Amino acid sequence: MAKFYLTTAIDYSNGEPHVGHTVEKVGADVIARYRRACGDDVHFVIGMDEHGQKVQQEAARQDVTPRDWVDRIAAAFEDAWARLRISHDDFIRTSEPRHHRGVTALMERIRDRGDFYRAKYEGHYCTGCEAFKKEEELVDGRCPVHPTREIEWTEEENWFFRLSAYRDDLLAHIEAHPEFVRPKTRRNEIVRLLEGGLEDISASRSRLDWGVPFPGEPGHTVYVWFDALSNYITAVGFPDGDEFETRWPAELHIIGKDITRFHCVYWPAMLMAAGVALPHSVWGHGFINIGGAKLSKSAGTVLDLGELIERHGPDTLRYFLMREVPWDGDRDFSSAEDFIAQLDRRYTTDLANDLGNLLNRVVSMVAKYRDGSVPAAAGSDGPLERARVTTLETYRRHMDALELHDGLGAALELVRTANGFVDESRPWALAKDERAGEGPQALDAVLGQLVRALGALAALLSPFIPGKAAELWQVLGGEGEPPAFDRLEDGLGGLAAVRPGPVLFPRPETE
RNA sequence: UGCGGGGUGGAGCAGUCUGGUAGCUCGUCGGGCUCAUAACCCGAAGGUCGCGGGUUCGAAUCCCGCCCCCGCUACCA
Repeated sequence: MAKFYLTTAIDYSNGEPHVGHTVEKVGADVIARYRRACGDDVHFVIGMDEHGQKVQQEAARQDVTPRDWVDRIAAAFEDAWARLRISHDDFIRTSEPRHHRGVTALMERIRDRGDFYRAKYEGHYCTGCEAFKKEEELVDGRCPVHPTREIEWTEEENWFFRLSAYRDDLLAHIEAHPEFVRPKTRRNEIVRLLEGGLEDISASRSRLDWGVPFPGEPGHTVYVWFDALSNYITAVGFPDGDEFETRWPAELHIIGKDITRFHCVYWPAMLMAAGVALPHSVWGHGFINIGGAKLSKSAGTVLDLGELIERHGPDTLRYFLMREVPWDGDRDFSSAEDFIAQLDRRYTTDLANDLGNLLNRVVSMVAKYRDGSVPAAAGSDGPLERARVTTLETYRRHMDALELHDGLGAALELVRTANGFVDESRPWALAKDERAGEGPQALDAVLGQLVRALGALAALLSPFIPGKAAELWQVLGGEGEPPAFDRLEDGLGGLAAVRPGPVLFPRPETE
């Protein structure tokens, strides 16, 4: 059984979860569920990034302690993930003792190997951004983002990390392991960045106390990226847990494309500096845009996550995000209203009209013409059977390559093929022929193929819409969850009598 | 400024690497079917493939130039 340690970026605790956060978690969950169906030993970790000044400030604004604030936000995220059926095995929070312990150990290890040094950092500091600004970034001597605030000339002595020393090793690593940064366009960006040369980065902060204390340097905390990125190893017990030995290195980090730099440059350099193995691969996914821009506050209020989940159920939102947003790129919706219109459209056309109706018509026919069950292997050499086998291959090829939207597309194509097959083979006419004295083989073959195609669809769709896929499987006469891929044929052969029930995806008008 | 991505029928996209009748989903219109959630199936209309030049028998696809949109350009995460 191949191990598969999978992570997502940990979400920053400066606000409530919104639909932008969900693409990444749902996509990662699809991968986790798919790998489990392939028989892998999956360990799936998500979590929260809870340190940093923004968190401290937001807590102060709400007149609560940082601890109370992050607890509240973490609960909101965990609730959202539960409602979306995210199947993570662990939820790491950077304010946890296990994380502090691991970060401390990592920093000590890098320090002992000699890649930290003290240096003075000085420049124009914007208290709004909590960041140093370059001279040329300022407008009229002020930060363009926070023009009402004074810019302060500030100097502080910090610990720095010798990132620049790792440029050649990083380039060599990416060269030797092209799958380290995916998709390809992200890799090109990182290679260009590396070719342009690296500057050293801060490893500590002296003006912030909501964080992990920097070892041996009272008053300093660990710079947030060293803190945040470490979650991937502290979640599996770094430095000394047994789990660390068996789980690490991770197979796959799923992240937003905006933070590939941190995951494909800083993170591997940190690990190299500490003498820890590098993760196998990083995947930078794209984003939902509204009107050509990132999700804004106003769009966020229209696209309330809770309402989106409720609208047609969690599986439908999962389906929509995976179908509509390419896993390797962006998807632009012209407005928040358009987003909802497209969600409704996908629900009605793909799930209700195509898949739900297919199931309904097949189950009705099996019940009506065959009293609920068809002979196990009927029609095993038919055209739909061949389409089913081809679909499974196409699906797995795409899923293995993390082309999730294409994997899903392959499944939906089988739905359309099956609907066409019904019309072409005219089972209602075959039933009439039987009443006129023909043998049962022809109709058995048609219905058998349809039942098995739907059973296969339950398995293929299970990573995307786990709840509805299980219902689908059970309506077809299966028990429990759809089978894993290596047991799919047996599972399909063992389908007993159909169990007609309420429609799987009711059309909104008839709800 | 530099780097990267994009500009294809009403909408959203694929095709560009490996030139050769422009494809898919949705929408619109027409037809078919009756097993089904007024669902399903078939067909049709609709495109100067951002603009200009070039290479070629032939370019959305290759080369040169230009225009527009988006992201990144390094310590917010």
